[in-house]
Amino acid sequence: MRSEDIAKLAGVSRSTVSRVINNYPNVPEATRAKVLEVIERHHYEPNSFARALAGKRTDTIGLFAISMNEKENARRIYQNSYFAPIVDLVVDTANARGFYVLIHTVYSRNDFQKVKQAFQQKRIDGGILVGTQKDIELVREMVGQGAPLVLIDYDIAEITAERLDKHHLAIINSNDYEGTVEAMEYLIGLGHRHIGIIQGRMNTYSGRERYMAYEDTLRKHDLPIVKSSILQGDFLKEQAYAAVMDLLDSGVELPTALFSSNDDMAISAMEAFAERGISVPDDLSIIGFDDVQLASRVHPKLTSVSLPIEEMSKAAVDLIIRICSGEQTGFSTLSFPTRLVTRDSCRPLAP
Amino acid sequence: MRSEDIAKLAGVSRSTVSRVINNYPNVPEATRAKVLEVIERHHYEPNSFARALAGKRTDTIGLFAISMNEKENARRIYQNSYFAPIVDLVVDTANARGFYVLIHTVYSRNDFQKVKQAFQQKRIDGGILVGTQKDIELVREMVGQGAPLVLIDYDIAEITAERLDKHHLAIINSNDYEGTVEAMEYLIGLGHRHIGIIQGRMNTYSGRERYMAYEDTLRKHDLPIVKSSILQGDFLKEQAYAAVMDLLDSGVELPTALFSSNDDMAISAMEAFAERGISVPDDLSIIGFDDVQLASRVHPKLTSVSLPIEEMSKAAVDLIIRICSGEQTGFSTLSFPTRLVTRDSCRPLAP
DNA sequence: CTGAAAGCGCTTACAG
DNA sequence: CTGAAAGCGCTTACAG
Repeated sequence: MRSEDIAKLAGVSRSTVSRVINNYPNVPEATRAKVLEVIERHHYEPNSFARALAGKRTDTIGLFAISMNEKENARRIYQNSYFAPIVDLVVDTANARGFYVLIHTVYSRNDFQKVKQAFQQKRIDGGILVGTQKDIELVREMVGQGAPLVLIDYDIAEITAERLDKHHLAIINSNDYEGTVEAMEYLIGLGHRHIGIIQGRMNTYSGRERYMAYEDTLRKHDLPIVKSSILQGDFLKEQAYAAVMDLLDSGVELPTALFSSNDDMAISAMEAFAERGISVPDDLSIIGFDDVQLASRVHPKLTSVSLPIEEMSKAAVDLIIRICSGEQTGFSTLSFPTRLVTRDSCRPLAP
Repeated sequence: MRSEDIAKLAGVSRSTVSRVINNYPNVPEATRAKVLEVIERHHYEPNSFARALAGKRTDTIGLFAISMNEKENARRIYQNSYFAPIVDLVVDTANARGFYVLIHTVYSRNDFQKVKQAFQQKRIDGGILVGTQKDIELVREMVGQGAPLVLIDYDIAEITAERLDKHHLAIINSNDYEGTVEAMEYLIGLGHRHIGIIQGRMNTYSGRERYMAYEDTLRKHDLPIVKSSILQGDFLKEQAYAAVMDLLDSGVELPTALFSSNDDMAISAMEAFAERGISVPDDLSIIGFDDVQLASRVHPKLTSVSLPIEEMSKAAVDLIIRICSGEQTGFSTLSFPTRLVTRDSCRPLAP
């Protein structure tokens, strides 16, 4: 069933059918009703490809999770506690707005080509890029090609460094720096002076922000930055676990508190400590970041910095839709506040 | 840049360009090389819509999670411990095979229309339907329309009941019945005689299978089916939690062991018991189903029936791709074995 | 207000 | 082996 068939049945031309489908104003109510009735009766659906070919939007947005160089573990992305809720919310929000979402994961440069192709082949109107790790050049290249894009967790300065036409672009972040400061101040307020960190991936915006805030807050209070208490976790549980074990094996003095750049690592660290008979929070306080679902279900319940993932994801969808429709023009930036959620994994330093 | 531009630059016609793009045999190597070189040099990508319009495949598959009548909680699907790994694996596998995946969640009949439209509008070559709850009529309707489809967790009998042309169809299941029997036998082997159940959603294939196996195994051993120990959980944590609390409040005799139709509910139940000072496994043994990530991280670690989600998801992708390409014709069915993973939440009944 | 026609960018018989 | 032409199913100036 094509628009031509509908036209015949309704006694009008394809042009008119198209006009009612696209809700053009210059169609008399009677004509519109007749056409609509025929469409309804035959469950007619315009072919989306033909529409797109003729210049209409595709009504689908892309969602791309960037996680380059980690081919080893293929199931990490969607079970990644940070990313899973984002796909959840993005899909739901987009669906509710009448959009489909096209998903592709990016583990390699080759996968990245598929993302660019999705744009070049006009499969999507616009895309959302979530960077758990990324190659900034590739992103710049896409921006340069004028692809409507919303970036989550990207460094604004890095993107804007180059002279690019950025009117199709928006960046969404959380205030990770401030969130980390709040977490650190909380720990310091509890009397801790030797505070360690499990670092995130430093080629990531949030990884860097969280680390900088950690150092800055320590400095501000004239507290020591102890090299042996800076653990490399790369945002990965396994790596955090190993780093904690190494720390314990090394025999150096332990910090009394640990700031972890995300919850996944914090939770692994707690498991490592538990295995070695070190009690959290009695022997050591620990604080996470992201406030993932699991945080409140582990024992002890993890104190964490909560991200407004829901608002961020919805904002991403709304932004990309508005950019695609032309309602939103000009580069824009949105930053969301974090919130410290106090639970059971921290306690005042015993005198 | 269109195929015509490439044609000009390569000194051939669009037909020939198309032939090399589609890897037709009747193109001399020299011509092919020349065209390919031009394509390469200009990063040309054929417009996917034009290709699709002209009769080619779209190289995208749909992934649809059916969860009707639960509009209340919009973030349930992708954080659903059962569904999250499926989207994970499906996306990864499809991407690796060169396919995009289009995702849509189905909460309402209206959403279901979008799924049908995705087929009618030719947005996808075929689709995978994962039913956590479903309306069988709608599925039958789609099958009737000849949509290439792989169904996960559907009752074969229900689908095949009607005289449908099913050559575009495949169904993938796990052996939930056998898995439940194994779990129940394990509990019985530990000496338990009063065994309760937290039921899943009974309009779901796996919900029914798991319940039937529960009853059948009890009967087989001449053990009592105690009405008050049959809790309605509907696969939802909140509901399971409430059901356990009601059970405790009612003051009736507690079972000594509980089979939970999924892990999410088992874990909530453990939380409820913990709050009331009932120790798992000392006072009560509990066993789950699905073996989700969380199962091994809660305390005590949950004994559970593991599903080969990875194999199932990969098989679903491979099947749908083969159905779309015409390699696989005729209705097919795949059933995957489960495996009991023994951990710390069950113990022998004290004499 | 509305239809005929051109165009979107491909593929595929068809003819040579 | 290869090109001209028709066709896929829409939309949108254009003319009336």
